[in-house]
Amino acid sequence: MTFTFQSKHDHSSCIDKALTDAVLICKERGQRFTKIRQLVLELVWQSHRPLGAYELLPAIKAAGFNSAPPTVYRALEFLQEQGLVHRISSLNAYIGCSHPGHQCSSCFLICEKCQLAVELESAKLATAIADLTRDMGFSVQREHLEIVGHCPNCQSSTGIYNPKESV
Amino acid sequence: MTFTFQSKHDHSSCIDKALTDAVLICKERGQRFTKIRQLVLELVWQSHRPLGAYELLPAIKAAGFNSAPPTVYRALEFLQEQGLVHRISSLNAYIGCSHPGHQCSSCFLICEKCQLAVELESAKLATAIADLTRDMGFSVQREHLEIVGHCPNCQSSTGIYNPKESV
DNA sequence: AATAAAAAGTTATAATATAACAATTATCGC
DNA sequence: GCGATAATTGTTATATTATAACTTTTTATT
Repeated sequence: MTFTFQSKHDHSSCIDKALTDAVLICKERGQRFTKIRQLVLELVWQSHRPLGAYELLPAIKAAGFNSAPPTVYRALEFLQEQGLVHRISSLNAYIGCSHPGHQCSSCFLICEKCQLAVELESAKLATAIADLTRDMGFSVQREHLEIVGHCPNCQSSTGIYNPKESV
Repeated sequence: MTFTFQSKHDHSSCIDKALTDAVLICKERGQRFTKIRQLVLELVWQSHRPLGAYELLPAIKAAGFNSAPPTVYRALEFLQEQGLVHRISSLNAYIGCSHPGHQCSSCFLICEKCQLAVELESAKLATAIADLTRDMGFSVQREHLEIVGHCPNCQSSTGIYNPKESV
């Protein structure tokens, strides 16, 4: 079961799937899934919270790599190019792609209390956007669809954010 | 006629409308539409291109105001709170709101060649998002819907961006 | 006019991201 | 395997975007 705020999901299977997909996608495309790229992908997948680039640096250092900013930005750039990671621009943060290889528009629901985010694909949303852009004669290159609010778990809670609780 | 990439629109009427709306909205809400806030609103409305905060500073200085960053960020913050300006987070840039006072979700089409952006309201899009979020039990606070691509004018052009040509 | 509140001025710095060049490592044709 | 080439990573420096914190000025209220 993929993460949907509600479910007590098996997070290790999220990570496993992400890594397996990444290996496959890179192989297919003749791209190198180097140690540091794998590490950064694992790090963004450590939770369903979008993480800032600088948040990843300590773990990169701990793993014995150079931890100057270009290290993480290069890995993130690569992972974004391969569609394995998304940048959440309203947060300046990065999150693993839940549907790597898919074409459909995807949209993020971001909880401003617990900070967790879910990536959704919606045919209806895709149609709405296709209609809108066709009407305007606009050709789409990429989309940033970010919806901020309160997830089901946080609608009655205090709103005090505690990262320790975030999965 | 509002700006839709296509039209040779009357831009001075865009600015006039934005200022008139702003005065009205601030008055209704008991908010002060100070000189510097008005200036910043005029500056973001000088074009349909989202502008960076630091791009506005020279004109603020020229107008005789302090031009340290907090000046422009405070004005932008105020204007965003009043729904008069939007932040385009994928560009770290700001643009005047085309539909101040409206509630409907709005979505930006951003041309990566000419840099111009159009704000659209779409009932269909709003419905798609409402459905999606209802299904997830997610309560929406705000949306960042940004679609990047090529506007009708730029689909056959070189893609060399010349700000002088942008209205 | 006295007071309080809001806004703007000012200085400093935080947070995010990239440029540029050097060193290293992997890949490919031989 | 070996050398040439390309790709990746290391390293240093800096650019860009945004905010914190405190002071001064202006506005609103009594």
